[in-house]
Amino acid sequence: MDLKLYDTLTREKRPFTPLDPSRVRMYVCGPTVYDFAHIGNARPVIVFDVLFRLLRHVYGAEHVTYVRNITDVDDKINARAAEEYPNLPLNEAIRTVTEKTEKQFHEDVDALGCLRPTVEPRATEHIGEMKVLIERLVATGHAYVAEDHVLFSVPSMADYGRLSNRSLDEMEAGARVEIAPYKKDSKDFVLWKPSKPGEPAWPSPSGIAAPGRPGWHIECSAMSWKHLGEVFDIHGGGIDLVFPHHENEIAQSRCSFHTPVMANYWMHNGFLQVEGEKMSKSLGNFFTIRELLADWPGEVLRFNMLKTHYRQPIDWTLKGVAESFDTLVTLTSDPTFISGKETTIAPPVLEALSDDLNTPKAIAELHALQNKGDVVALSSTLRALGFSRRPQSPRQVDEQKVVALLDARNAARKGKNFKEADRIRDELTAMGVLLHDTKDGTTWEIGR
RNA sequence: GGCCACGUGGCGGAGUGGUUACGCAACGGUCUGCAAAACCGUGUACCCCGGUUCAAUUCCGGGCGUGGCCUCCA
Repeated sequence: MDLKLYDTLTREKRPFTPLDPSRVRMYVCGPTVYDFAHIGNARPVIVFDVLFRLLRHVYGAEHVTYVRNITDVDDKINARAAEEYPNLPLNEAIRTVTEKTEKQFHEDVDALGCLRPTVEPRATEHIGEMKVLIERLVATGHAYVAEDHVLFSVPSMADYGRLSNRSLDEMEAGARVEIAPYKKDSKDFVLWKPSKPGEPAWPSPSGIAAPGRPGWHIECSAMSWKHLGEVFDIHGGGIDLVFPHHENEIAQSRCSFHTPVMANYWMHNGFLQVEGEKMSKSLGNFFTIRELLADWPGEVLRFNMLKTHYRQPIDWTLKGVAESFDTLVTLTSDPTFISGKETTIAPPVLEALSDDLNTPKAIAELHALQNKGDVVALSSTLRALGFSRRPQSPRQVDEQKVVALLDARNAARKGKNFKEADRIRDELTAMGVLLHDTKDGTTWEIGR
């Protein structure tokens, strides 16, 4: 079985060969913890969870290290903390916000059937590593100090821009943002900046007296280095991170370690739209994972996400989610799914996933297993892919009332009063309850 | 303006230089008091215009459309 992955850097799909098969290493950019994660945030979490599971299957669970960071130092966090907890000292307010949000994030992605990564490092716990990298970059002329900032010198790196396919000239022409006066070059970016009073602050590197805090990109270079090494196998994230975030990570890491690459495979998931439009709060089509979980089981949201190949744009629609619900109910209808325990990926599904994570094809293969009647392989594969429960609507109904109505209906049926029986069924339907009359009696379930 | 994706049947979505993917929905049937579920059956689509070819949805060129990045947004 050959695993093939598409690499954004080389723009080709090619066989995956880990640097060290006994320790396959993957880094994925995680959340900035200041608010509930939205459904767009869920996409990379789910996509790379599938990849994590696939790698564990192929190389053995103990041979895969998956690092997903938690960004807990950021302007948006500061703003949120000051807004929500105006009476607390800022640093305390920040900690409250980040801890609360991290907990919410974990609850949400757990519900989506995602395994926890091997390591979830926090930015604030890696300030030391960041400073080491910054000092190195300054020492080798790849960075410089200016007005208490440390800036990365983009022209110092000859092949900057390869990931996003931009030449240095192009970026010069396209520069239309106001340029900070202390930058030597418009493309230079911040590695370290001074903190305003009250903001999180650490002793600065490179002889800067004023306390400061890290820029956005350096944390990922520091944390991937600490937990995975100077060069590792896979680096993932949303396609919007290609520029500038990943481009700058590459610059920082490669210039620190003098390596030809930072990661051997760069993987990026496509963007998500909602009902054909860009998701935005002003359009009213902005959904958090938490909101969707109130209406839908997590596994349905997960399935819906995987119906589309990860590099394709996905149009998230209510109709699509409803369809996913029905499809997943059918796939999980066999009793072996409920009772079984095995988790292994059936060969045809494995083959589909091995082709750059072709999840739509994999789902087609699940249907093929079902049509063949191979329910054991089907159930075991579903579990291996993170589908552990049969979907059930999270909506609640008054069970006593349902039973009472059910009894009334059956009494009516017995007396051949079918008009009344149908009326009661309509009433139950309106409550969201579906009936199944069988020769052994009537069963019911909550519809979607 | 620059760079980059994508455009397949009612919908979702694989794939392929020539042979019905698959799923959902729909329709017909069996079953049922009627339904639901289940089972059986029914659907030949690939944005437009050129080119290459015996043959293109699949390759090449152009156009149109949608979206993304170029603004610390997954």
